[in-house]
Parts: sequence; structure tokens; C-alpha cells
Amino acid sequence: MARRYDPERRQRIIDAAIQVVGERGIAGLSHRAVAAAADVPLGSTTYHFATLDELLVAALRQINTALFEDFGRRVERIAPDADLAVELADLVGELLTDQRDRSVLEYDIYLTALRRAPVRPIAAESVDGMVDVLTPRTGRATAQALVALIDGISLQILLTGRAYDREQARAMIARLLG
Amino acid sequence: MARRYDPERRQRIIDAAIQVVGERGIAGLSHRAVAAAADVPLGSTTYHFATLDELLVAALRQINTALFEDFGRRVERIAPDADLAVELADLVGELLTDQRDRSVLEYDIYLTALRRAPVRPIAAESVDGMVDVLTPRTGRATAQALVALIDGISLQILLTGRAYDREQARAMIARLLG
DNA sequence: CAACGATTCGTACACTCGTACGCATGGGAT
DNA sequence: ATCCCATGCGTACGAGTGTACGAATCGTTG
Repeated sequence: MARRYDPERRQRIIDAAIQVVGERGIAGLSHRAVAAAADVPLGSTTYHFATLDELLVAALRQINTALFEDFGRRVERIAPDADLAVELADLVGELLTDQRDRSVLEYDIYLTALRRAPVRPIAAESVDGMVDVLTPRTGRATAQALVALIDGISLQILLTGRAYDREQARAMIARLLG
Repeated sequence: MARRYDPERRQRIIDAAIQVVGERGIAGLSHRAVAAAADVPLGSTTYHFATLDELLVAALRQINTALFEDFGRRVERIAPDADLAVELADLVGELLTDQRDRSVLEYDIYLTALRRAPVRPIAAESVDGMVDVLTPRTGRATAQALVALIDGISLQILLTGRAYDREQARAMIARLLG
């Protein structure tokens, strides 16, 4: 230890919290687990974040902004004349395999928001952020439906353990696009 | 107390567990909370369910079967010549308002399954059960997409606190039905 | 009616947790 | 150079938790 006067302490605690949430889920988040992961004493986490909810919110917000910055970049990279259904189906497939942990984490946030009011704005931001990214391409109503469909498909895959059927997803997305 | 030799003890414990889960969420389930709700001593719950996961699974399974028995009845009541999109949009609206707590509980199960393997089969059963109910009307692939869309829409509503837009939901379901 | 096994019940143990609090420390303002 | 206060640190407390276990109790079987 003996690492006193660390100007980035607060940020490192947030990063550690993200690591803990990623490994054990939101239910596994605790002051002590974060303190251990960040290699700081317990008192330090409670100093920077008076309550656990405060720390949770800070961590989730950071996760979230990183998430749809990334999602936004991916969607922007799609060529204007490309088949949107194909591209989105591919993107979802990628999220469900290469980025499986991240996807699980995202739905973990949803769950927590259902029951814990302080987390709800973050979950709402997440949904709205995705919708905003897609709206320029599809219009708002369709974008909302797309996000709903994609969330639902992802949940089905993650829960049933069934393999992702890219072609079926493409077909359904295409129908929704009209 | 002094209610010894209760042949339906086990069932009453499950019912109490359902009540606890409904009130506090799955995260709030504990042997003690269930024991209090069922008005039985702590040791009784641990006798009938050696581990907490065992009790959780028993409770969730009962919730689930009740759930899609109900859903199945509702779908069967839809007249063959009715507009399926309209009927489904209405049904979802009803679930999200009159049966809000039940819906929250259902998604609680989904998302718990993400992290806790023993719960996963139950969540998978739930998804598959819904799909089975809709398949005779729409075919399997469409039914899967419908369940995904409906799950996603419901999550959006429950998370953002936004009002349910029946007409928009109908339009999106109609598109998916092709 | 005796004995056995299935249940019931109370208690205890060994954790983990959130939070509070007092003291130590040293960077930066004066 | 000095003082102040944000920050760091360790510890303690009370509340919950899952689980284990032995003694009491009754239904049932022989």
C-alpha cells in the first residue's frame, strides 16, 4: 500500500468497480470487492462514494457511455447504400459472441433498473442512446422498434444458449424496416 | 406457531417464496424472509429446500407455469379472423398496466438467469413457452421474432417509464407479421 | 403398542456487508 | 513557514445472510 496522494484515485476506483461488475455482476458489487480490486483500503472507497449506489451509478454511467459511443461508431461505419438489415444482423452477431460479456453486463443493468430507482435513468439513457444512433437511418418509431427487437433477440440467445441464427435475424429486421 | 405436522408445508413455503419475490425481487429472497412470510420457523424452510437455489427454482417454476397458462388462454381467446396485431398490442398493454408487477417479475427471472445458471432453464422454458403459444398462429420463426419484439417493447416501457403507445406497438407488430 | 423415520423447531456458527468515525498525512494557500 | 482541510487509512459495529445440527414431536408401519 503506502500509495498516498493519488490524484486519480477516484477514477481508479470507478475502473475497479467496472471490473468487479463485469466479473461478478451488479449483485456482486461491494465496497470491499472494489477496494480489493483497486488495491486501496476500504475507507477510500467510502470516502469518494458516500453510498454504494453512488459508486454503482458512476460505474454504470461510464460503462454506458463507452457502450454506445462504440455502437454509434459501428453504425456510422455502415455505408449509406448497404443493406441495413444485413449489417445490423452482423453487428448483433458480433455483440453476442465476441462481446458476450459486455452484452450480459448491459442486460444486468436493465435488471437492476427494474428494481432500483437510482439506476433507472441510466438504463433509460442506454435505450434512448441506441435509438438516437439508429434514428437518422430509419426514423424514430422504427428505431425504437429495432432496438426492442434486437434486445429481445439478444435476450433469447443469451438465455436459451441457442446459437445465433444470423439469417433469421436478418429476415426479421428486414421486415421491421418495411 | 404450534402448527406442527402441516402436510402442505412445502407448498405453503413455495407460495410464501413467490410472495417474497414479488414484493422484493429475486435479490430479496432469503430463507428468513420466506420463513416469516409463511409463518414457519427458519429450520423448516431449510429442511424442505436444502439450498436457497433449490427454493428459488421451485418458486420460479411455479410462477412460470401459471404465467403462460394464462398467456396461452388469452391468445386462444383471440378469434381466428381478428387482427392479430391489434389483439397482441392490446394484450401487451394490459400486461404492462394491470399486471405490471407480474411483468417486472418475469423480466427479473430473465435477467437473473443471465448470471445464475440454475435459473437459466426456467427462463428458457418461459421464452419457448411463449413461442409455442404463438406458433400455431404465425409459424415458428415469426413467433420467435414476435416474442423478442414484445419483450423488447416491454423492457423499454418498464425501464424508461414512458407511456405505452398502443398504436405504435400495433404498427410494429403488424410489420413483423408481414 | 412399540419403534422407526419423517418432519418440526430453535439455536448457533461463521461469514459478508454497509456505514461510521477518529486519527494520520501532506499539498497548497496564505 | 505555517496552517487548514481535502484526502487517506484502519478499525469497529450492528445487521443480515446461508447453513448445520441436535433435540423434540408425531404419523405410520410392523
